[in-house]
Amino acid sequence: MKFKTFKGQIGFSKEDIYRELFKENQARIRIKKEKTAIKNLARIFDATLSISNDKGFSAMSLRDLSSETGLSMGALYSYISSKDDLLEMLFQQGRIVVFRALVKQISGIDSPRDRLRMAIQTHLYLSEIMQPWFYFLYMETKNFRKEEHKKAIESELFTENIFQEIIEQGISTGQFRPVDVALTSAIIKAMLQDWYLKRWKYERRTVSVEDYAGFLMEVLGSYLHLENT
Amino acid sequence: MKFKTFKGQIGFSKEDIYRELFKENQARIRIKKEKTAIKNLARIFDATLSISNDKGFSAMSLRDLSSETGLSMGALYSYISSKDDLLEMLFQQGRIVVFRALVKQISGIDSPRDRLRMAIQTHLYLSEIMQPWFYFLYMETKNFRKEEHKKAIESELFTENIFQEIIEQGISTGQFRPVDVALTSAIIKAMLQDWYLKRWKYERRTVSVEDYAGFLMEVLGSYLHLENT
DNA sequence: AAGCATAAAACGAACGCTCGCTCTATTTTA
DNA sequence: TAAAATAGAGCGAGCGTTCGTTTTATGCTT
Repeated sequence: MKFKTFKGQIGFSKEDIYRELFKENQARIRIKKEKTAIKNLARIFDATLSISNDKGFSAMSLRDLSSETGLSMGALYSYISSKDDLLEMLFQQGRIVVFRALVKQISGIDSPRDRLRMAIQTHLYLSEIMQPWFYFLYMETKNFRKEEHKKAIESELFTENIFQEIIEQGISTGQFRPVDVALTSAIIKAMLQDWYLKRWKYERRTVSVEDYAGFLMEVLGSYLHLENT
Repeated sequence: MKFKTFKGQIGFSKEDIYRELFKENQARIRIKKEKTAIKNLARIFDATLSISNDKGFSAMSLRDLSSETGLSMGALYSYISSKDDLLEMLFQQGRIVVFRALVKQISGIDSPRDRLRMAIQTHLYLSEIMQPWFYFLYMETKNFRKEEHKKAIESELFTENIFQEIIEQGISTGQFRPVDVALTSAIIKAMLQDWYLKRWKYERRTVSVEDYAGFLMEVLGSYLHLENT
């Protein structure tokens, strides 16, 4: 699958994300009109991601956020009820979006090799489109309330599980060598994460997301495949 | 090489690190007696790593640090001249230690395959011993002064370069397939970093650092090696 | 060995400032 | 013209940092 194709069939826009966020959290958002809410929520969340990914969420002050969004402190607090609340909404919405997109794409494919490719492409392409979200979720998890760490761990293990199942399937059908499933999934996850954590490096070297996906499949193919099939 | 062997020949202790740090920064440290300085610098830096790796350097207050170390605010400021200064010393010393250990180990080996194994083991073993330092350097780089980002990038590319050279050598002698050198080094780096970034995961699964090193060599071996040699 | 003088180290209250957050007045929208 | 949205001064808490003081260690004299 090409990146362009993926982009076309992703099925949600930035506006959709913020519309959903607005409707889900109408209790704590004091703004009534959807159109106004979406417009400014987008400004607030985009600015939060931008500032936080530059210097960290806890180093971002709400005055930073106010000047970046062009909203006053008072206005800001009509959209969020606290700074912690902003963090919570980011995590919640981020995880929902990622989860939904991942599950949707890899269902309905049979061949382990094709499923593996599709899972890798989906992860990479989604992280390409939503790089600030992915980066934020990765780097700021520790700032979140300790009780919520479980969710972060679950989420890490969930995506790893997708790969575990695919590899197990491949091994049981004889298409893959009998490798260490847990370790293999772990390094796949690590390589996928490198794409959004070290964007600057790949950008500088003009490696496209398709190049990177192809390269990962090469590496994994040579490791997983039986010598002569 | 076994992890135990590496540990034995590493050639410096925790005390050595703090002694060097003391001597290098005697200008900004107001403490005179080496013994006292080393003892408390160790307390301060260990506590900083511990608190920061839990909730982030910028979320750590000096009062946190004071109560964790058992030193008063005033005493703290006899050892550091500012919070930024503490960050700077951590980065400086961290990079020196890592750099020195890496360069030392991989010199004097000829075979590309052995050099690759040695480089991987050295990285992993060192990050196993100094996990809090590695984790800190990775996660807190963005909090550092922007001018210092160059150093962080250099340091990332430096370790990648070690692998690039090894792989290029292997290709030119015909022992490795002609793969994409830059991308291959990049994913090696990513897999090495996963070891100290996701310690909890590997601990939980009781994967030892030797297991992990062996696994990486397996994966890379199958990718780099000519089909029939 | 004890007493004493001085240097070294530790203490912690206090300072100025910025933080997250609130509240009332004002402007914009429909 | 009433409701919705924004503005921004102001609040107390907590931040990094300083500094006058107290405690501890060291070396010298008797």
